[in-house]
Amino acid sequence: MTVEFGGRPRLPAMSDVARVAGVSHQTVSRVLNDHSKVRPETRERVLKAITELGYRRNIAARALVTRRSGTIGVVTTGLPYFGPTSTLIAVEEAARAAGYFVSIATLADIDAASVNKAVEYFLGQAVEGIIVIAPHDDVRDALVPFAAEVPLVMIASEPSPGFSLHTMSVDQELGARLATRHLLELGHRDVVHLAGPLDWIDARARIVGWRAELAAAGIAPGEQITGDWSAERGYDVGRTMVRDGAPTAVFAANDQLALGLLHAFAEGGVAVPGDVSVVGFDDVAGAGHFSPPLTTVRQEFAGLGRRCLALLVAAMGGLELDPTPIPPRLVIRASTGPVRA
Amino acid sequence: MTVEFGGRPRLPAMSDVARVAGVSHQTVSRVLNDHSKVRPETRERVLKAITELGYRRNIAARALVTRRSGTIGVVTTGLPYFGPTSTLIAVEEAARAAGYFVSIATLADIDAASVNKAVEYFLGQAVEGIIVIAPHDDVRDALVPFAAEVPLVMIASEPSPGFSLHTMSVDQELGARLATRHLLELGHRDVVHLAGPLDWIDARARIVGWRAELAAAGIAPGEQITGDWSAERGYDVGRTMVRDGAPTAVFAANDQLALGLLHAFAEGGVAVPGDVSVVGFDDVAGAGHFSPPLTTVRQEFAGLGRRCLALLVAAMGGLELDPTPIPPRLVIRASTGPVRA
DNA sequence: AAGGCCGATGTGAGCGCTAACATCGTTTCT
DNA sequence: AGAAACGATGTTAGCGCTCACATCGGCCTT
Repeated sequence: MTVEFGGRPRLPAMSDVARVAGVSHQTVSRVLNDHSKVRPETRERVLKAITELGYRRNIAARALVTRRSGTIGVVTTGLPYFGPTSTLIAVEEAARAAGYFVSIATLADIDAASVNKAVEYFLGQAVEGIIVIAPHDDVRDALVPFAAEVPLVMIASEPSPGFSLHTMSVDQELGARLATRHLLELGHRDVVHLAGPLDWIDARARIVGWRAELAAAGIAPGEQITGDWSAERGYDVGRTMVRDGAPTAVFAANDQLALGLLHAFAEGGVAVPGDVSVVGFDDVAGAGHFSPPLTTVRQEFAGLGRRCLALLVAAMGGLELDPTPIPPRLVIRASTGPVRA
Repeated sequence: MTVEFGGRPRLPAMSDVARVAGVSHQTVSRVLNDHSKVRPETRERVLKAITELGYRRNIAARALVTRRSGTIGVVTTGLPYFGPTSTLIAVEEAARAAGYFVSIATLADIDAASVNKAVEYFLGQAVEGIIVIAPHDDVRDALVPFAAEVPLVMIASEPSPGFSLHTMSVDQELGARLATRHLLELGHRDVVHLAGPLDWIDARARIVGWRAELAAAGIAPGEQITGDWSAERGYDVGRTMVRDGAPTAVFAANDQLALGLLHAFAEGGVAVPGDVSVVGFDDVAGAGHFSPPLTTVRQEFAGLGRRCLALLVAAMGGLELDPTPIPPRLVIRASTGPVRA
């Protein structure tokens, strides 16, 4: 509904509601903001007028005077990967539940320039806080200078002590330990790790967990192969293994890599889990229907999103919250089995 | 940098810049808005003052007076699926390039109540337009009443004539025809379609395409099985086929369904593509490493995102743009082969 | 009964910006 | 030479809201 004033149509404002309800604009504001000192009867009248006019508060005016935009920014990689996407959705839900608008920006490239651009973009939008879903070294480094200017929470499994850059994540190291332990418990002594790119924080955390678990079992770490996060890379590595002789167990840093491995093994006549056991990480949609169904580590992204937001809101209020990571869970399926006698 | 004024620190405002540059605040505004009638030398001085003070324009004040928020809202399903996610990213990129902020809202459920909530949320945020990535009947129906209130573009392969609800999509029907044609060209006469849920617009469009292509070849449509979009469902259907006898070709409505099918066939000793050919839809990450690598239909989401945004911006300007859908592309891999002699 | 308090409401100012109009010196045209 | 036009800049008002404070009855207190 629009109001005519001097012939120019405009949306109804608080003063229009006030006039209709027979109160002052301030009383309307009080009703809208739940200030309790309003007589129920008056509140009724105001509410009725609001409905009648189809009034909606102008958030720009509100933001102008309160100096709060009510918006938080979320930076993600510009890639449709399962983990970041799931986290984004979870953060959005949590933020909306907490009364914040969520603005997003994707990183064209994983580099400092893109990060700077994204953060500047958000600062131009006057966001009250920023969550970054891109656990990469260059991203973290580019973020640090901004941490003084705006509350910042990054998804990362390494705390950044000394900086006011807060971090939160699923416990990647624990996930890697669970995966490795599972293989060790099956009798494997030769656990190779197909790692993600070393400049990704999570990739390193998974390496650390893998090493730690092997060390705890008194086993020297086996071979560690690195690459990108893609199925293609997994396939290439798998082909090499088929040619040069495969280990009895491979822990892949994500499900895509594991999928590529599975493909190469199937093609090369290497039985999984008969000849080699494979564990992934993420539990992407469909992992239970890979060939064979993939044993993998499931991350609870919904919880991660909520924790992230709680951390950010705390930081925005000048508080410090416990950044204890969230434990992941091993999902055992058919790609792992006892080591061959 | 903050400015002291009466002891209260605040961010620098346009007037602060004006003072430092020795001009009026209006001249600062002109520089910021690229009004050409500013002497280069004056512009320089203003720019220098802006840098010096670390000034950033207050967008709330700007939005208040211009009555434009500069924000568009994007509604997506709350699921980390490949298609919607890829589209979201593409839309975000296009929107940012066009100077719009992107706010997101996910649908808790695919129903009218959730859609209403999401749209109301955006209206409360005063978005200038909304893009909806959830091609479902209930979503469309719930959207229609809002189309009069705010420019709205929905990803959907069915135009909504008579409504001011604009639609744009990848040509689902064509994709289905390409998939079906490919199977026919391989000699298959028994092309079963494992469809998505019928209340999803894309699912129906794929059925239409499949039927049309069969009809064009003078073949009566084979069996059509429906379900959800999941690999689990594909697996169940596959098991039934293994038990009751499989067709020579199955066109699955998405890659997840196809993956489940592949799993059931492998388990049941049905050779792909020896006994049965399988085609998917989407070309999700890793589809090239399924077992066997999946022949599927690739959608160009980046283009879709750009077209969507162009359509929305046009609609915001009261224009009408050509909603011609974007052609998809068949990616032939190893899950399809000639019909057995 | 007078003062004080409190609940309920109103008044006025101002957030930082842009749009519209005003000003003023300099050119250009007749 | 005078008028008109224009380019460059300044001045003023007001977008719609919240905050701080003012007001004004009733009711409790002593």
